[in-house]
Amino acid sequence: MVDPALLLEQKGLKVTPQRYAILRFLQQTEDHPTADQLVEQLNRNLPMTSRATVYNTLSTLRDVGLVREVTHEAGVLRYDANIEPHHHFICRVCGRFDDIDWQSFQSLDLSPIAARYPHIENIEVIVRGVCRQCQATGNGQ
Amino acid sequence: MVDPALLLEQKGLKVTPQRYAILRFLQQTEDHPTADQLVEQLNRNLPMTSRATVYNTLSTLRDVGLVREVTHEAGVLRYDANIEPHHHFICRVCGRFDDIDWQSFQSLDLSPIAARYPHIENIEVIVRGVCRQCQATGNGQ
DNA sequence: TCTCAAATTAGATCTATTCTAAGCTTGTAA
DNA sequence: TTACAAGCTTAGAATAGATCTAATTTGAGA
Repeated sequence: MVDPALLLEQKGLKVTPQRYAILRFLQQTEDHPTADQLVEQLNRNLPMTSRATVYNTLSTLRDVGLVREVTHEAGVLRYDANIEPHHHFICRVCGRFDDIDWQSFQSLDLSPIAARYPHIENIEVIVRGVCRQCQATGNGQ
Repeated sequence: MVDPALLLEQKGLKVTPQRYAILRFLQQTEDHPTADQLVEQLNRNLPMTSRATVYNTLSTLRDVGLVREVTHEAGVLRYDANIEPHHHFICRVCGRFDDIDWQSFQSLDLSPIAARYPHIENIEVIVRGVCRQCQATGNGQ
């Protein structure tokens, strides 16, 4: 886990308590929180970050490439500090949102679309289904 | 192209002019329009469909499986009457949104994640980049 | 310490979507 | 025909996530 302050400095951004806290939180969570969830989590113990700042900061971090927006659900943006290419699993029942390693789909062959799309920047596989937990508890139906 | 009226009947839905028009429009377009674009298009010549009905109808069609919601952009839902499994290309510059045939990524091998996710319902590859047109016109940078 | 651009803030605003409650259509049965 | 019910459509209000605005605060360099 890289020091958030270092990452911010490398991008030429001032290191503020709010930015530090937001980036660190995103680095540490396995989740893909929404802006609203971040506001709630960050202010749980020590309220010092306004809603506007969370939105501003997330846009800034996205613009410099320190976080990534994930847009696979209706109505909400989620944020991910894992900026390496990777894939996602989404549970239809509980909404759980997991990272899947890039290596898992290493076999993915782009040659069939290379002629039509010569300038590809990013590829992502989205797997939807029911997670083990939901299946075990029988919520998945 | 299957008759929209037939599809609606098969799902036990009343065939109304609004539903017919919405489903037919989605079948005929290559695009993935938003609800708002549908309102605008449908009422261009003969205004007879309210915004609420477009939203209601899209939800109904989605619930019975006649259309699919596409949620790969911040802030908007798009709709697709192509309900066969397929993939998507999204242009970073113009926002263009193309279908990619399922066959293009036939090689996709799920065995590496089968243990972790035994109940998979749907897979989709999202390819992002710059389309030929935007690259040609130099907008892509 | 002083200065000023940059960051933060509360609250207003915007926009896509959903809700509400009323009115309209259609089909069926008397 | 008429009456009724079920389902569909509707305008406009309400909601929720995100953005904007204008004022205040912060902090890094002179």
